[in-house]
Amino acid sequence: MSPNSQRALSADALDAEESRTALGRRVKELRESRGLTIQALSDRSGLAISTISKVERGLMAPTYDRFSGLARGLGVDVSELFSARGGRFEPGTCAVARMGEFGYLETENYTYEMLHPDVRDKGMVPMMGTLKPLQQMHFDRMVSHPGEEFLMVLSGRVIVQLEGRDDVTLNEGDTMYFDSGRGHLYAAAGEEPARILVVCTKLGEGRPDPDAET
Amino acid sequence: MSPNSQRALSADALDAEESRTALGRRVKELRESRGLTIQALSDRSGLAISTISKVERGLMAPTYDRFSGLARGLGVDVSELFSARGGRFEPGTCAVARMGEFGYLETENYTYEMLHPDVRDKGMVPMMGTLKPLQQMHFDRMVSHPGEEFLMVLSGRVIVQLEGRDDVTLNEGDTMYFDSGRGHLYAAAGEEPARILVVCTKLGEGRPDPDAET
DNA sequence: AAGAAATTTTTCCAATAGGAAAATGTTGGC
DNA sequence: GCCAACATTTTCCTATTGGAAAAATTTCTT
Repeated sequence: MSPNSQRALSADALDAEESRTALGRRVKELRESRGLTIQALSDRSGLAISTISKVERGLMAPTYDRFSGLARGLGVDVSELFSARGGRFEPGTCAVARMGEFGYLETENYTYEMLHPDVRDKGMVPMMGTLKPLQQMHFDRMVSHPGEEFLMVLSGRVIVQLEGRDDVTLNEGDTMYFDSGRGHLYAAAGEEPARILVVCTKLGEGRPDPDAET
Repeated sequence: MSPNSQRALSADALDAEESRTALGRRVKELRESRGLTIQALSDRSGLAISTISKVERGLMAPTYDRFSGLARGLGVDVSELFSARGGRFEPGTCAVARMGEFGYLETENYTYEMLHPDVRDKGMVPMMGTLKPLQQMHFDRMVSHPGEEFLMVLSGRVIVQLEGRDDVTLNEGDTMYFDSGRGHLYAAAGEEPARILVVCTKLGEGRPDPDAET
């Protein structure tokens, strides 16, 4: 096709390259911090010397199996290696601000009231929200996040869309419990807005990013 | 030691293959639990359809960059993909409870309606209950169980006794979040009965036992 | 039952991972 | 400076990854 497609690097390609070099920096940093030579790390991890050299300079993306060996050789968990950026699922959907007794979690279509923002590191995250009719909302794609979710309709009627399933309509007092890793979204059924209570399991299940310094 | 190590497949090689197939199982399970087709996952993750197919069947070990895309497409953290952490309620579960369809949990003073008794091994346990006035109840001791508890008053007024604290009175719509390891009791405040929603964290919270599979 | 539509597997091939060994740097001692 | 010992990078090659598209399979319609 287009011969000059060499330099027209796609965004994907750029991302991939950037993430490779980031990985390389991390590996090198970890290795040196442990006072290991590439040789020594080679012995520990089972990877060839040349392979490690290439990985560190971002010239190569290790495969799944090598990757775990590398982590073992460095004495860290795989998530440490993957990691600078933790388990964010939808960048931008998660802004929390204090306001009165509630914090607010704003997403494109919902405004949730965080029920106990002052309690840090809860095992469950309870929220309350008001839903607009489906017609007034616009979704690009469904929301999903690791964990489980409980939903109760406090007033009105709610339509729930679950990826790969038929829509479910819930009436006042009805509840639902599901795997929140599956894409989902809520809206009011009919013309009237609806009010719901949602309880999620804690988001950062595996604790990859301990940013709490206090 | 022996120079002719031609057919002596190393333990490493076997491990690699086994870990690949294990990875494949995990990916497939997660994908199906989310109601995604390979096609859909392909769109989300940016991997080719054929690649995903091969990974799921253990024919291929994805590289670092593909791997992270795959995790993002599935909506899980990379560490989730690396090792099957046991337990979990059935991935992809979705359960709806209509008003009036409950199981019952009878205790001396309460009658709770268990909201999703059919979903086993949940991370949260939601219940609904009706409380009688304090005078009509008789307690030997407070209830306590490891974990956390969320309470919401659906109607009426509720008095909460927490071990080592002053009583708290909650009005309709109020909520409370506390360590359920501390002894606690609920009752209706005043003459009228009250209706509440309670969500507890899973009882056996302690150790999510690691790879219990083998 | 047959055909259509959707989903998964195969096939084929270009691009890349990854190892062995040679080449290149780097740091010492004399 | 020259020479060793060690550390890292390059080279060269084979095995594997990963994508596009065709083939096979399953699922849905009529």
